[in-house]
Amino acid sequence: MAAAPPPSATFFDHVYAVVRRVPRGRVTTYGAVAQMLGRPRGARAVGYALNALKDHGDDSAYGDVPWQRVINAQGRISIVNRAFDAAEQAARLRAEGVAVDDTLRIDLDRFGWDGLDWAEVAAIIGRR
DNA sequence: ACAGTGACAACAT
DNA sequence: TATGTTGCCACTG
Repeated sequence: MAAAPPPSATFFDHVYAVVRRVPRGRVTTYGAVAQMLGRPRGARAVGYALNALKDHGDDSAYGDVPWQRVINAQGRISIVNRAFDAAEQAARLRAEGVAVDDTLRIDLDRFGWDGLDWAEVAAIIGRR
């Protein structure tokens, strides 16, 4: 398991580590992930990190990242402009029991993930 | 080292 | 409520 990247790991790697901890059937937001990693305003970087997963398509180490479980703060699938990917994200989520609205909206009160606690995050980013 | 870029978020109209 | 603008952060060339 590669859950705890070394301190030299980039922010992207930290993002992947956190997303891999999101339970099946649950979702979280870009902002929440960023905040867990100590970047309350780094939501955009989180989205960029997940986007970069495509560049590692062949690498299985990145293939197990459940990117579909990360949505925006409004509880919606945020890649609407890329209809193909949005549809796939919705399909993947429904496949694991998450109710996705016709407008690609999800009830965060029902499916939202609590997130990692202090110690879990420390193990990932290697800080305290 | 610098500017451009992007699966976000918050605020203003 | 809906649309537009501004601030953020980290990676790439």
